Amino acid sequence: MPSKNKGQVKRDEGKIKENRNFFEDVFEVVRLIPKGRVTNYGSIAKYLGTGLSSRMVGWAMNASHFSALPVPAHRVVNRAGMLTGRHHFETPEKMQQLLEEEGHIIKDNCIQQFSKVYWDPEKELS
DNA sequence: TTCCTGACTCCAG
DNA sequence: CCTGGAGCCAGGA
Repeated sequence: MPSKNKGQVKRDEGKIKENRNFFEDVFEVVRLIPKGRVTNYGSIAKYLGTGLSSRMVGWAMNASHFSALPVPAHRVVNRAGMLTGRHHFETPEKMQQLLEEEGHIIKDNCIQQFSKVYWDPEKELS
């Protein structure tokens, strides 16, 4: 198909194959996050390849509910340590509750001392 | 098929 | 310092 489909073809080839691996890889990395530690979307995306956006990591988290194995999605927050995804849990308080049970201090939806509990996959899984 | 939205992040003003 | 816009990829209407 001529010019019109060009962009789309390129997009399809670029993803689908990697897409499945991408989701599974995200789940796997998230499961490797130690209890009491947290990381952010961007780091995971970067660890898996900068070609993918951090938005996709969030999208993968949304799909994590369909995963057979448990995925500690509450250990993934945005770069500022803010619990931006709490509304996607069973209850908005669930994410904060889980984190507090692991020893974190949450204030105004932000993890205090975020830099101290931050877990960098690129660094830890090197 | 096109348009819109989203659990993000970076950069400019 | 804070705010807004653009880039990003995938999925749903």
